Amino acid sequence: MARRPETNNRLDDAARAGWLYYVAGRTQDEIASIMGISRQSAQRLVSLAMAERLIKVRLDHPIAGCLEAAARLKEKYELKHVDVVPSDPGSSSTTVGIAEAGAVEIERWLKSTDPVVLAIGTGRTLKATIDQLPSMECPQHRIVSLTGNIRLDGSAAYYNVIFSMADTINARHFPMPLPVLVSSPEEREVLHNQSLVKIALKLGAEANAAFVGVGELGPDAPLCEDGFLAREEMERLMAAGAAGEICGWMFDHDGELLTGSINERVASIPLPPRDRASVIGIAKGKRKYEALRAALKGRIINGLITDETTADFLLGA
Amino acid sequence: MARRPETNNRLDDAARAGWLYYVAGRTQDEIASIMGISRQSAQRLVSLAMAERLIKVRLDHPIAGCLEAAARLKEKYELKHVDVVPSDPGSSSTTVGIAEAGAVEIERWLKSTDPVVLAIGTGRTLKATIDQLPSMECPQHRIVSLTGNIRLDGSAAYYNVIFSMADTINARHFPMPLPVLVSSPEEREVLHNQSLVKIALKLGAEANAAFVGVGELGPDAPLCEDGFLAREEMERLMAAGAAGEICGWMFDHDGELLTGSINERVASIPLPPRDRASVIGIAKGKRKYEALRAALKGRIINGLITDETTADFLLGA
DNA sequence: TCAATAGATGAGTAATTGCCCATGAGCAAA
DNA sequence: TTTGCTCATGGGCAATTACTCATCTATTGA
Repeated sequence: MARRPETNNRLDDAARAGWLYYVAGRTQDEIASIMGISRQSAQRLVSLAMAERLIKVRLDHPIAGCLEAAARLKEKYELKHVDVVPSDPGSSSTTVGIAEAGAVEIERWLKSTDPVVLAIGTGRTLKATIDQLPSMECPQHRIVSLTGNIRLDGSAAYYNVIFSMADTINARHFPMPLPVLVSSPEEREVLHNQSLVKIALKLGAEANAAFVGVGELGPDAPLCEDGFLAREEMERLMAAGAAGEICGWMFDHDGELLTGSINERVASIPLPPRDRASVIGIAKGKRKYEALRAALKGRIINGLITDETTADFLLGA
Repeated sequence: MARRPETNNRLDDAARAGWLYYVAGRTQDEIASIMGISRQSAQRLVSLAMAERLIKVRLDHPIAGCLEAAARLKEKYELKHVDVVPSDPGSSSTTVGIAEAGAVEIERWLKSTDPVVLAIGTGRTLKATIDQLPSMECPQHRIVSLTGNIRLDGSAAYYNVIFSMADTINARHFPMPLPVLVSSPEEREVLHNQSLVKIALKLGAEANAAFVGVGELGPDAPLCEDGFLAREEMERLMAAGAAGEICGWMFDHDGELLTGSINERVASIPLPPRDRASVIGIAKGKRKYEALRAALKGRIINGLITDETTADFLLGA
């Protein structure tokens, strides 16, 4: 075409090739013959057009914002897995959307033909999430509950997450026949030495992925509502800088586990090692903003399923 | 999510896959494992995203040849706005390229925070153009159809341009509930006195910009194909020197509106005054060469979006 | 003039993508 | 329940694209 070997000529050609490729939908072979160059050169021009951002691509769909937020969260907090679902500004539900998305992610793990170990937390969000699971046959997998399902008075309580899940997917399941909190580190030591508990502990350490809710703290926190923690103890914790809890493990605003006595009385299974396993937090909503931010900051979780509004907060924070 | 086999769920997935492919640059294999589907399904979703126009691609680089042609056209025909896109020599499409460019220009107007009135013609090219518009919220703007969307038998017909556009950009819209051609000047007089029509007429006169296709004449012209004009009438027109039409207004090879009876039966809204408003023609291709040249010569349009080949013809002419 | 250097080129090859087809699930009508 | 239909699925394979590498070319500075 133009025989002017100017520097921007190459960019012009790149633009032309990029246009033919992305807008007109020609193959690089066709572009090569149209522009009188080799196929390889056409390929280079097309990729140059991309590299130089001459070609702008955008997604015209409501979930575009979610995907972008997810990508930015992933980078900012170095996460293994992020899912951001659209927010429903009118709804006050703390589970709509993320429960479905969480179920999709759990299902993805369950579809594996290789045996996997999934660790499951508890709470309203997790309950709603596993309610979204389809019936499956997963005899090759094992699921283990990270937290106890026993009240202080000995009755089974809390959300019956692990059993519901086992029913639905028909997998071997390992509950934790302990309370969330016990009275002393020594008691925990004793309880954790029970053989059944030791199996669960071992499984927890081996888990390929864990799905956990994120608990906010405060006088209205679920932990108090459900009678696991006295309100005055909660107040002491908050005065000590507690920002949230995951499976009972309390952490401060930097996501560091609190060193006071409380965490030494948590009987839950430790979260699987973050360098090897995915520990995915499922949570959304204003009340959980601070807890989520702290958990992400301290790398307590390395995966996140949340909604767009919460994602915006976490990105701004 | 996965539990509800809704129709738009598939589009959501397509959007997600398309985003991962075109924006995030993942391979379809990666998308497949991210979304927990097979590679083939990922591929289908990606191409669905394209087919459903969820993915908008645009070229953001002034190609020297096109730029130069645009500048010369602007000078030669004293135009307010000219856009020349690269030609695809092999393609027989009459819309590829100019539709995207037209959408960019329309979007530019729509981005204004001050309220604007846009007048819109009809036809295949316009339809393709507004299909390229992204979703927007433009409650401050108004769009008015320059031509009727009613067939002689009373059914709504032709390309449903104004309504599609209103859907996409969410602006107040004013259709023209009339045929393109009516039986007599008197009937037009009566119809134009209907209050709804008068509102549209007033808006048309106030429009800040109009986007119109350029119709060629001949036995295969769209006007005949779509049943608005009998073939024998078309032949009479051509014998009388007609060279093209815009929104139904017939003009000769010098771009002068024909004075015979035909234009007195056109029920379309008159084009906005060229001294104040932009009237931008969107057209390309050999079949439109003559009509375009005439329209430019007679200053029926004062803006042009076309391709390089057509631009070359118009410059040589 | 010549060596050094940067960048472009085409061949060859690996990776990725597009498409056809057989299959089976889901569903409505018979 | 059976039949017929639609549509999503994944395997397989051909087409297309991306990348590597050795070579070539133009430019620059000594």
